[in-house]
Amino acid sequence: MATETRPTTEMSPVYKPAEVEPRIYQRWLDADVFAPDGAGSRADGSKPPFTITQPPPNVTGALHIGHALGSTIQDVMIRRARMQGHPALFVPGLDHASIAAQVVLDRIIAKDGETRDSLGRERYLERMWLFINETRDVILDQERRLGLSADWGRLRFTMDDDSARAVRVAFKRLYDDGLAYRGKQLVNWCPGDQTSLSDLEVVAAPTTGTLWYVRYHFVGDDGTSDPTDTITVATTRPETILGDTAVAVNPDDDRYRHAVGRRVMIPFVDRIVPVIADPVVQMEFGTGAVKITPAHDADDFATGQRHDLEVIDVMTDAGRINERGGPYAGLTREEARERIVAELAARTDLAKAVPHQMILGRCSRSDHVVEPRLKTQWFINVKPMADRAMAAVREGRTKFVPVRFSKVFFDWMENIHDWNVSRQLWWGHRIPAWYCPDGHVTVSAESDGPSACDVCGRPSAELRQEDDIFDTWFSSGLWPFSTLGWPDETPDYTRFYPTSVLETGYDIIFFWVARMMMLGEWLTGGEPFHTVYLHGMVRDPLGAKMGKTKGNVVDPLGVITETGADALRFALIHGSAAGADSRLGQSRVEGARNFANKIWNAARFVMSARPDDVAADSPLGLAETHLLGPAEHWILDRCERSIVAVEKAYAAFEFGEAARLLYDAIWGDYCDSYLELAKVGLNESGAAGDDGDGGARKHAIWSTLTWVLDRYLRLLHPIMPMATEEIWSRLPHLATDPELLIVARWPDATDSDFKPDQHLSDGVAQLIETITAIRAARAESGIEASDWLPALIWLPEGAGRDAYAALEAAVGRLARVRPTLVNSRSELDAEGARGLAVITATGEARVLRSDADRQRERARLEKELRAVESQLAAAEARLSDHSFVTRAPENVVEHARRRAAELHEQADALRARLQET
RNA sequence: GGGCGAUUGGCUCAGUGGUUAGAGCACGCGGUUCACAUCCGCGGGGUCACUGGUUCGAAUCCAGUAUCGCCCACCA
Repeated sequence: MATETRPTTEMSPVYKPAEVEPRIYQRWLDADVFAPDGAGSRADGSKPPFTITQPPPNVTGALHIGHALGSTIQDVMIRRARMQGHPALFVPGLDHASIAAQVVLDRIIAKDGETRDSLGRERYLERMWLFINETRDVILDQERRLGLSADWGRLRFTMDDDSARAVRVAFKRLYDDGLAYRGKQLVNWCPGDQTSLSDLEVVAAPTTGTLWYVRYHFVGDDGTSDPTDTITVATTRPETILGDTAVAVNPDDDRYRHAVGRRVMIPFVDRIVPVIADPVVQMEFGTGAVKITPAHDADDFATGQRHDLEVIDVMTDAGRINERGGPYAGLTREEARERIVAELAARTDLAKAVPHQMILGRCSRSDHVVEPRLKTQWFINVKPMADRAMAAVREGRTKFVPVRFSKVFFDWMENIHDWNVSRQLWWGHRIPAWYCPDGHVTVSAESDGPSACDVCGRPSAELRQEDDIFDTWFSSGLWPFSTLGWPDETPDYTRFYPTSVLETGYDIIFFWVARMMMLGEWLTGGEPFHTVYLHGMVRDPLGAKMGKTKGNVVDPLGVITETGADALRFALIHGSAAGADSRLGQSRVEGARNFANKIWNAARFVMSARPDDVAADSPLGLAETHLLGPAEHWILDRCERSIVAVEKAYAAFEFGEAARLLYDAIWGDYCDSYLELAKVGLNESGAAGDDGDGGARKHAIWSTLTWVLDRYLRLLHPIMPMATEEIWSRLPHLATDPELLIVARWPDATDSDFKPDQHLSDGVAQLIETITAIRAARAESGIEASDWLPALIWLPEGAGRDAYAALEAAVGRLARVRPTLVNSRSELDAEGARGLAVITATGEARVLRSDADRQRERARLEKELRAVESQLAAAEARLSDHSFVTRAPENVVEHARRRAAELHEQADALRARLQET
């Protein structure tokens, strides 16, 4: 109920977001409106829940511009749903960001001369918890400053106890289902971060390397070799020679038929290995002979398995040559390569070296060259899960916005490889697998681990838990349901899962979206969300990616402080479309700030224009229809159309379009046109000569001003929540309205019984056209703005003429003339022969000016005539085209006819006038 | 190598078959109009990348080309 007293503080001429925004946000918190079941909630149970899944930001992070865009879009959706009466749930959260957080902490402890190893696992993790307890509120406060209406009472963290349990239960399920397995496989190893990586964390870097041609010497049965009897292999990685266990050629390669089955000597390590035949070898590449290093190359590993070759790992975790590398042990990969190439050259075993274009895998985080290494780790066979996730999209249970990303999704899903989830890091969920001295594996979902070995029954005391932790995306992948209580069937889980919309950036489709879909389908039996809305990247004004190193980042907090969160939100939304990158610069933000200020001032005027006999706390409501004039019909008509168009845009996830529609409607229709018309109406009503009902008319105009502004504020609230809330709090409300706009009803064309009269509305549009034409004629004729001239106006029978009487004063004021309506065209020239001619498609006028410059007037009219004639010619050409008239739809032809007739008349009028001038 | 996207006024972008292609910024002219100079009024500026096709009609649909950008990819 609107029982609260409206703010009586004066409205300053400039909108001050810094004063308004924190206060408004606090009001929302106090009113408990963010929770779907909070005290201030307006959901009445008649509508289904609406849930947003947001990507939880890094616990050590700060708000960056991409995050601001995503969060704003999420908030726009949740606010609209809330106003529509859905129980709207927006679970805020934080991600522990395993490796990213460790990198940050490592840097910090380095200042104290400490390292991960110097502290040890236990003390390191203690430091981490201390650290994130300091940082965790930073990002949350920043989200609040942005205005996010998230349910803070449901805040979740991927390292909290409930998430930890979800991780254990999920992994145990996957293990029991045979999808999670421990195996010795080649993994992507980052020697810098000293952990394995998933395929996604390896970025392909095109590089110009070298292809070295190396001679291997054949070895006879007696172990001797002939220096001239060699086979030349081509390699880009000479240092892996130390781990070679074969040389391979294609079985169809006649050049090497004799070589297959013979043996060669691997230099430096003096290992004798066979020459084998395998179809993997391409005859055209290099020499057609390739060295095989199963421990350091994926292809070679597969080849090795086929031929039962020995696997010799010659490297350490830090990327140095290990003791298997003979004389090179202890050197880095790079040093070893250099020395080996030099030594081969010295031995004349280096046949040649040519530059070679190749793709190098680099660690996405540290940029180190990734080393394929053989490790025993945990993997997840994701294929069966991928099949279900794909089914969800095929069946329409999950839709991508924009839809083209479903193709990207399918392409990846169809070619998916097993997911290596082991990380040799400390900050994260430790894999809940225990090993007994006999090598048995026990996976347990219990918080304190298994009581005994599943296989041999050894007691827990003898079991040792896996040291590795999970890939951080494993816990993130459970987010939509782990945050709602899964694996328990909690009330939240039952009520809000599956969630409605996942909103995130297209850059994490594979990392996160796909994994949530796979894990969600497999573990919960249903899709985790019905819609995936993907936003693009926010770039700088030149289109470059924003990056700290480039120094071109727009700091969202700086913008919030300077121009307000609403301005930032509007700027971000206004310039964005689903899946498309956008550019953000100063001018866009300023435009949004100006828009907020514009609305503020419009409201300021409306409040100051309240008629004296209207009580300050009177309720919102349109006056009776008979009291509404043409201008009221026009703006109410425009407003109704805006409501429909804006709602359509929101519903189609076209938030940028919604923002544009509102900008144009509020600035153009409401401020530029209606407010100006209303001013005149408010001034003249009640003045001498009106019909005696001036007070009621004034009241009617003011009711329309407040009514329409109220509609627009509701529609704009999701995008600019704080300014709209503040302004709305000062306006009259409906008796049924709550105290806060955030929970007020979403507008709907059925909110009032009023139906605008289209005829009157059209009439006003024509008068606005006439006003604009007079203004243009004045400006082009160089008439002083302060020069109020008499004007004759002629309008044909119809809408414009019918609306005229009520708006004569407004036409006069806006066109800066003293108008007189005449009854026929001939009167125009009889009285106004020397005036400026104003000729529109729907009317004509003369601005009377005795000293009009004839030359200038002729030039102006000629220019106009040329424009009209060229349009007329085009219109007539179309109409004389038989196939157009017979084949185009009726209404299009009819429209063209009417248009041609109008143009014809306008051209005639212009010609007639030119004759006279 | 495969895929996707973009190409519209000086800049940033709307506009997905039907009047005269729009807006903001920038630009020019005018303005102490009692909400707002974070403003108001008026104006200049575009062969909608190119070629061909479909259609009565194409910025819009189709094919191809060019340029730019992004994503994916185990070949030494």
